[in-house]
Amino acid sequence: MRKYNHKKIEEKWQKKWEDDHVVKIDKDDTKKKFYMLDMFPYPSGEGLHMGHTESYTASDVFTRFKTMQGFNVLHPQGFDAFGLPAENYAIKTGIDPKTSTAQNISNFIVQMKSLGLRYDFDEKVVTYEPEYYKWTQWLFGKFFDNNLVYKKTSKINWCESCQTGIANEQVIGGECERCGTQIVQKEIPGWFFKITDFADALINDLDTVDWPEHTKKNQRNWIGKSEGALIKFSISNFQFSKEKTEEKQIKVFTTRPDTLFGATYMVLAPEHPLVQDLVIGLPNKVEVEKYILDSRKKTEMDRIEGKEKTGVKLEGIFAINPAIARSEGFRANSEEIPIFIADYVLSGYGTGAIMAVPAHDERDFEFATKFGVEIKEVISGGIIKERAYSGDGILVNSGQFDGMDSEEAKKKITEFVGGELTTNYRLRDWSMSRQRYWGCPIPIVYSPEGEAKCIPEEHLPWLLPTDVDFVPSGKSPLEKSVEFRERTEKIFGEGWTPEFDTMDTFVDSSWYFLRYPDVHNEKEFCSEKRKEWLPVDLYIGGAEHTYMHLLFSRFFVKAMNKIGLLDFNEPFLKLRHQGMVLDGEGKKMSKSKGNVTNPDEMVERFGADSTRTYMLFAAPLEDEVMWNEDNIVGVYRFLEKVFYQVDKLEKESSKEVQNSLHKTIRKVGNDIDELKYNTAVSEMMKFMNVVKNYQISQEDFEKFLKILAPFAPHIAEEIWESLGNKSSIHLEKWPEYDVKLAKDDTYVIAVQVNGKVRAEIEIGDGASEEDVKEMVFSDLQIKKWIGEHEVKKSIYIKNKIFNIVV
RNA sequence: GCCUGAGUGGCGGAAUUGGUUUACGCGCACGACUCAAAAUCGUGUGGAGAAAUCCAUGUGGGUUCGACUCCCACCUCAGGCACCA
Repeated sequence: MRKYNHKKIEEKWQKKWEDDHVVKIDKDDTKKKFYMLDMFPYPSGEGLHMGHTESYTASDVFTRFKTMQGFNVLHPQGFDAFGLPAENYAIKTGIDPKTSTAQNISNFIVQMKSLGLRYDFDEKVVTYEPEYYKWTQWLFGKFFDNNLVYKKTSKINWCESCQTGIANEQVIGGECERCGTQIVQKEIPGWFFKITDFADALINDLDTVDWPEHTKKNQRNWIGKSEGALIKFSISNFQFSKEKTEEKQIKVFTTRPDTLFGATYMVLAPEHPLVQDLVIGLPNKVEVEKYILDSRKKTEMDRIEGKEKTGVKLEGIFAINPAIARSEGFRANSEEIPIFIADYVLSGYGTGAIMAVPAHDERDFEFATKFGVEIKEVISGGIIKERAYSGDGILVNSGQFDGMDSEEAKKKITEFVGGELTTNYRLRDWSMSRQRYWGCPIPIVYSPEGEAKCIPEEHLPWLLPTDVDFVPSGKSPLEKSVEFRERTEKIFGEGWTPEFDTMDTFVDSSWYFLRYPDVHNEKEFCSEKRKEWLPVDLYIGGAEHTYMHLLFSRFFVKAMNKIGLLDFNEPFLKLRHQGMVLDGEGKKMSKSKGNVTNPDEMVERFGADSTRTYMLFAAPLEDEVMWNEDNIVGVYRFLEKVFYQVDKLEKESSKEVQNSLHKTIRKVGNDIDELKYNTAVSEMMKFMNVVKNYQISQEDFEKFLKILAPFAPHIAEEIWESLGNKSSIHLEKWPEYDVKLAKDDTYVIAVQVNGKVRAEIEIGDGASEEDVKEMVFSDLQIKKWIGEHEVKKSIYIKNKIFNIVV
């Protein structure tokens, strides 16, 4: 008897498939198309991790299944190859990011192949290759021409020493992760995509795609559409500023104009432009300025997490509550309310200023309690002493609006004070400039007068210069390139300078899926003919990309549609997430914890087939998987049983095996379609448990091998060959199941009395309700349970349950 | 603080979407094979109880002939975040 040597088998077939070009597809074939897409990985130095392994296996199984069903399946892979880690690595080691990244990519490819993932790497997309980023730049140009990109300054976390903006994630205890310098908030100029232009479409079109409901919900919340009003508050006693004596106003956005009479103070964000004016001559000027300075050191996350509300009052000046000012019957000067500066108000949302209604907003309530500001109830519903009432209700203490309901009052009060009803979005425009080296150069040059000009197509790709020094030295890396400056002057003339920022890597990944159908096209990002592959039919990837990548990609497609480059509105028709892969104790795998499992090691020990199959068996795709190495042996044993079954084939299959086989074919097909791989695998295990006890023919066994093949492609191929088949099992058609054979002759049904199971009886297929009833009522157990009671009612669910109510 | 999920045996999980809770796998126990061990194969395996039976899907209510599934309130855990006014 031959032994199941997974290593030998897998190496043999991986080589053979490649030599025979089994991985190649004809992109111009006229068969029905199916575009299956994975989120392409960032090629990190650590190699493929278990999360990749799970989602890529899931899509590989789906691809193989769809192919067997007769579809022409495009299932490409590529690399999101620009990014910070490579640059940080370069700073540390002096190794050029391109060299290290290319190295990582080849390692990833080896790993993917060893898992038996069927990708055609001649058709890959690599975002740092000029052949690719030429089109990233070209698209930027199109967006520029169509007014979808603009330049402005914005406040970001800034490291003075690295001369770069950094993400919250890279701020460790207020300091730069790289160099330990204190991070400050700084206004710097940068390029923005007008994603907010599409806010409504980004919400509405979610109704047209098959995505997990929670993902849609999250995106809607992220975009955060809210209806409200813009209301102006005047400032009184504003005599401190000598020159600017004209009337000052503070504009606020509120979703609750109905609570205007309850606004007992105002808050400005520390960055609010008016603050600079107001602070002049203030009695507590020093205190206020110190507060503003302190808040500049806080990252946005610090401001979110700050448990205790902080703030400072602008002594001696007041805002006028316009509603009270215009109403009769309020006590003198009650329209004057204090103004605070507090960092719980963000400059980026609304107008950067709020009217605070402590009686009806939790955060305002907390602040007012701490600073001793008046809390005035204007919506009945009752303030409970410890918290605000933030629901709608009937107005009180609101002059002539008393008795009105919130809904109506929102409009009426806004009108009354001359405000303006508007819609506000939480979503901000997409800041895409990065002061980094290892990214796609922004194809912009500046005239000697400082005017921005987009680089014409003939000069694309606008190459990333190579004569740079990565070590931070108070200058952004691209500024150090002599070639870059010379190139610019040579083409555009003396005094012209290039844009030194590169693009956010999310730009690269916002359109990569549009390139796969036509990766070698030098004339267009994708030909009209190849666009027939688009949009993506099924996209599998982590839920962590809900807000950025998935939203940005949707924006790109909508913008390109508007420009006329695409004729569809949504990039991904169907989306599913894979869960996180945790260690055996349910903890997140991380390098620092030292609990990272490497797929290579699993492949070495148990083989790709077992690793793949177990990965999918361990938990539903969308759930977290606890990677418990003790459990993989179950799958290994199962595959071994299949392997050794070859020696036990008979002329005919028994009835039991036939019945089980056809049920299994049906169930596995349905499960793959719904990406319920865990139950598909268990169904195949059940089948082998039946085979163990009954006889199976070669013909039936081969059918089983075909449904196993997408999961465990190597062992299936090996057995298939050993049975005398000459061509690959992966070119076979998916087997059909026979409805008659899949049907059961008898069913065991539960008999309940008052909903509790008291007996089981076996009935023949097709037994009528009358037959069943007769059997039930003649059952001794049941008779006992009914006893002297009167039978009030009985319920029969066909082939499942008979319930007697007494 | 806000948003989104998830709580079922010793463990990973299943449950035809309102119809027999614990499929499949791991582990464990016993048995067979073996000088022995490993591997393999059988049998058993939610808890309590001698049994009849009772109790079990995070907790407490509710709807229903019947609830892991639907509704309300709460608890715990995980993930995400840009305090969204």
